Amino acid sequence: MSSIRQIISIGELARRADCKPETVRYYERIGLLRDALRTEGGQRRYGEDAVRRLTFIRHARDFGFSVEAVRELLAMSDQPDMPCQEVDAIARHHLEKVESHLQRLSALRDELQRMITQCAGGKVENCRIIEVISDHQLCISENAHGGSRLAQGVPSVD
Amino acid sequence: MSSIRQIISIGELARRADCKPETVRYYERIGLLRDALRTEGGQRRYGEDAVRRLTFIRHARDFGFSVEAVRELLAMSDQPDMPCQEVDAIARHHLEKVESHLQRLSALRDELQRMITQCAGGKVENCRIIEVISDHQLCISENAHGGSRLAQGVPSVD
DNA sequence: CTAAACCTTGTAGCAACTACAGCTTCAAGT
DNA sequence: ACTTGAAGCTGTAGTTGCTACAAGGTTTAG
Repeated sequence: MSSIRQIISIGELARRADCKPETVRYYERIGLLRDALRTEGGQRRYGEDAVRRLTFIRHARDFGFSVEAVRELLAMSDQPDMPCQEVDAIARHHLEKVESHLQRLSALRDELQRMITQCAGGKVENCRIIEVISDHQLCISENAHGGSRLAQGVPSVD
Repeated sequence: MSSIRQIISIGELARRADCKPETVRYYERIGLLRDALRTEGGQRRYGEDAVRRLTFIRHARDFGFSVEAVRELLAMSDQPDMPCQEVDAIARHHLEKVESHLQRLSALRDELQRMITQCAGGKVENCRIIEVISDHQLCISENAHGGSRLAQGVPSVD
């Protein structure tokens, strides 16, 4: 817990947390990671604590937490004495979003599957996919989970 | 099908396709919508064809298709004689992405639910949420669906 | 005819990175 | 000890898909 040796380069750190050095520098710049110790030549050196912190950040980001949410989570975990109500609140809020995304995504999956089975190698003229997108019924299920503007909030899956 | 009267203003068009005038102008600029006819004073005027096209674009975007994918779909639907193999391919490719996102998101939902039930108002020190994020097992399921770099591709749910 | 509501262009901003360019430093081999 | 090549440095600009101004011009309803 206390024997932190700063021996890891930024590239090694990035590799261990499955991201890129640029991302590490970016996180430092925006204050998610503390300023690293430097070698005489000015290169960053990290310890295991940084690996843990960065891994936490990457996991939280992968989970879909925004950078600001991650910042809050980190601030909280930096003060282990505070009650975790807030952490709970963030998680609950997040769960709601995740569940509505899940609904929309699974509706989309069903449509795509329907598209693919129905588009049996004809011409575009008769292609159900274009049709399904044009007047898709998903709008109904979109409105079913709250009615407000969520059109922009869908995961991009290019 | 052929009686197109250019009577709709950009605001009206945007309202009908559930987006904003800025978005319409943006789509025009990047070439998803054709240049609109103008009034003497220089304002854009549209017909029902534009409503359909824009609605298609918005739906496709809501479905999670990238702008480039939408561009391809539009190009295809503009040539109804071509075989729809390509449309099919795009949809299949898309389906894969959607399914992996679904897996990740539902794993996340389970974790969040677990977090919330286990974080029963204690202190951050004992908070399972931080812990779960720190060394979550989702990494395993991440690797299960292909093993390649998908970490960046997760929906943001802030 | 006037005033509100709408439209115009152009530019800048947002998140969350990512990618350069042009240079310096480090580590490993000889 | 010296060289070489990979990796690191800073700073800036690009990415995607919009969104938000500012500073004016046009339309339309009363």
